[in-house]
Amino acid sequence: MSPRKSASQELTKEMIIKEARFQFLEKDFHQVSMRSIAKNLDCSHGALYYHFNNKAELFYAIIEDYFSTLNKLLEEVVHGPGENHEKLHDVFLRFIQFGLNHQSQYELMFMIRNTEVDSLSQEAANLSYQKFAQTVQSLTPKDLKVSNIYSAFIALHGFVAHYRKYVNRFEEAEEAAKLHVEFIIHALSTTAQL
Amino acid sequence: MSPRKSASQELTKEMIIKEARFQFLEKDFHQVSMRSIAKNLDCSHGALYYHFNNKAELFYAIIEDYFSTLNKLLEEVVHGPGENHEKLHDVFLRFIQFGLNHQSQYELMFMIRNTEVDSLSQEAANLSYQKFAQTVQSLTPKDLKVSNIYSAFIALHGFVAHYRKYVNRFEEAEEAAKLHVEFIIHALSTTAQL
DNA sequence: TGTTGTTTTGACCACTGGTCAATTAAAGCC
DNA sequence: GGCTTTAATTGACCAGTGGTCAAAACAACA
Repeated sequence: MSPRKSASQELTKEMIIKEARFQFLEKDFHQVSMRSIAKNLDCSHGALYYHFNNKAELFYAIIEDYFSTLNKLLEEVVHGPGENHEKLHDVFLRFIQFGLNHQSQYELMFMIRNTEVDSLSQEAANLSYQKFAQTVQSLTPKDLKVSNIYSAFIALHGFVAHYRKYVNRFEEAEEAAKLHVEFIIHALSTTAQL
Repeated sequence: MSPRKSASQELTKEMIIKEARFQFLEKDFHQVSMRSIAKNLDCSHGALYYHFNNKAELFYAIIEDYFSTLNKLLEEVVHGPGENHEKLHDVFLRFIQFGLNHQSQYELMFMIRNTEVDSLSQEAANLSYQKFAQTVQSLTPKDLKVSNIYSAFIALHGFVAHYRKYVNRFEEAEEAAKLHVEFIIHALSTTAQL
């Protein structure tokens, strides 16, 4: 009966992303549907497919931002005040904090497998890891083995992947997080130099 | 037209589990549908709901076995030959091996969140972790901090959760796994006693 | 005014988990 | 044997999903 909105209420990529991001705060990838997004934007779900080829593409657009948010977070710590040892502690803790306070985003960034989301997302994740690795090395006096930095990353990832089942916000797991970070840093700081 | 099968081809819980487990080898929880299971069993998908209240219940029935499989695996190592230090190494490696060679099972056992699968599964996971913790302590000369054992577990979990994105079988990640296990054991063996 | 291009609609597809009245086989009983 | 009860199965149905696409309606420009 009434295809096409009047100019004043035309759909934009930004509007869609905004709404998707909003719903994404409370639900995860599988729970946020194209239809629910369309509903809140007062348009048909078909219209979304004019702006994005598929759901994964839409959500990747969101995720991109989050990678740079994470990267900025790490950089902030590095260039901030304090001793290197404490900064390292902080970097680890903030990574966990990010993961637990942006669970559905973290899921898409680091947990969803190849096929489900773009391979672009994979690349972004790799870049993000490299950033992490550089950061860790730059905050450590010794030359760390690459494999040990990787292990540290994986151990952090494990914390997020595990606690997201039980906890909704970082604060609820803060004590455990500190202990875990302590554990990782201890491991790093006592491993043999390259 | 023809409700109820003749006795020879009546459905049993076991048949359903068998088929589900079979499909579960190649696909994950979200990809294996009640209908695809029913199709291969030559019955309607409605019939499955006579034997299981819902999909989660069916898959929990599968997962139960896998928890005991994992537990047995760990026990085997403990009661097997060799030095404690090597056994510990082996336990860690086997945990990873289990995770990467039974990915969809592992997902259900340790990664899917509260609401999606039964809370029964949560309990089973906790029990499994306790078993793990006991095992680790029994293979270690020192009194380990509880939090450190937990960190070790989380670090292992992180490895599985991470590599499952890139790898289909343990063998493809074996070298990396060994390095990671080395890292964890180093951390454990140099932490302060309680 | 007409024509061209862009955006939106809504019907449609094939799928999902789940429900349930109706039907039929088997089992128990006389 | 028949007669009744009970257990299992069907298939239509529901509400939902991601995705497609011809048709319609608006915008912009000639």
